Amino acid sequence: MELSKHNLYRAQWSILYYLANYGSATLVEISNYLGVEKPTVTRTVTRLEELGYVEHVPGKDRREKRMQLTEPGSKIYQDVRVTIDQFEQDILKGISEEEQLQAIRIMKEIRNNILQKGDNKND
Amino acid sequence: MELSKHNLYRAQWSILYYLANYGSATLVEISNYLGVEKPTVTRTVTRLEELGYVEHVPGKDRREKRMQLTEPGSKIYQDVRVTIDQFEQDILKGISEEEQLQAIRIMKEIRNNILQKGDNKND
DNA sequence: TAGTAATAGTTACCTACGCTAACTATTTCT
DNA sequence: AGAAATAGTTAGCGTAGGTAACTATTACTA
Repeated sequence: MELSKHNLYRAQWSILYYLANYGSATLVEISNYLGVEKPTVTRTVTRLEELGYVEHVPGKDRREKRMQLTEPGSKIYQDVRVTIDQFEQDILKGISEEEQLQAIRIMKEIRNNILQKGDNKND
Repeated sequence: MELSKHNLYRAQWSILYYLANYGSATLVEISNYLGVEKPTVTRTVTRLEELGYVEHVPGKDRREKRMQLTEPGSKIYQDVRVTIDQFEQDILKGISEEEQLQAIRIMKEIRNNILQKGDNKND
């Protein structure tokens, strides 16, 4: 899709997105945000490090690995952001602002329902 | 998610779904419907054959492989259908019929916009 | 009608990305 | 101080996407 233009994959993008919007995050934070197990995050973050898009920033708690975007990582994020914004504009053609807000509101309600269902810490 | 309760994976389900709603289909038809390459379809259909959920029905054109659900395949489809219907009811709790129709209409418009964008036979 | 095009599928191979189980290192709690 | 909890890693499994190169069959065309 749009991401492949930038040689980025979905899971990789979702982490760049999170870091761009939250500044920095530990692997566990990312894991919770994405709803994915820790080893999955470890692997993708490692890949992003190899690509030079994210870097480790040491903190007090030496167990955790707090990550942030690098300069190139921010650059890539901005580039993809533009591509995606353009894509969104295209696919929303002919849909009024009002309709968009309606749809977003409803989707948020559904999202809340889903989150409540999956609230069990385990399973 | 809901599919894992039935030991089914997303791509597998999408093919069962298509066959349940269209009766039978060739691999190329499935490939077009799902928007994935032929080898991907070959693999997943092979897996579904191993599981005994789909079977080959010979036709005139001996190049193509027309598939349909088996008895057990239909049974599984129905079972999953029930699980998913229940799930949908749950996550739509508190959203009026009117709102649902609105959202569906808007999503269909977006879908059409996306399909038009990707209309190029190649690329 | 013989020969070429196109079409349907397959095989082999690469990568991404979920998962679980079992582990180390560090911090927190008792 | 010692046990329990937390953060992350490693190894290994399976599904699922992709491309390149191939076979078999059908359709087109000169």
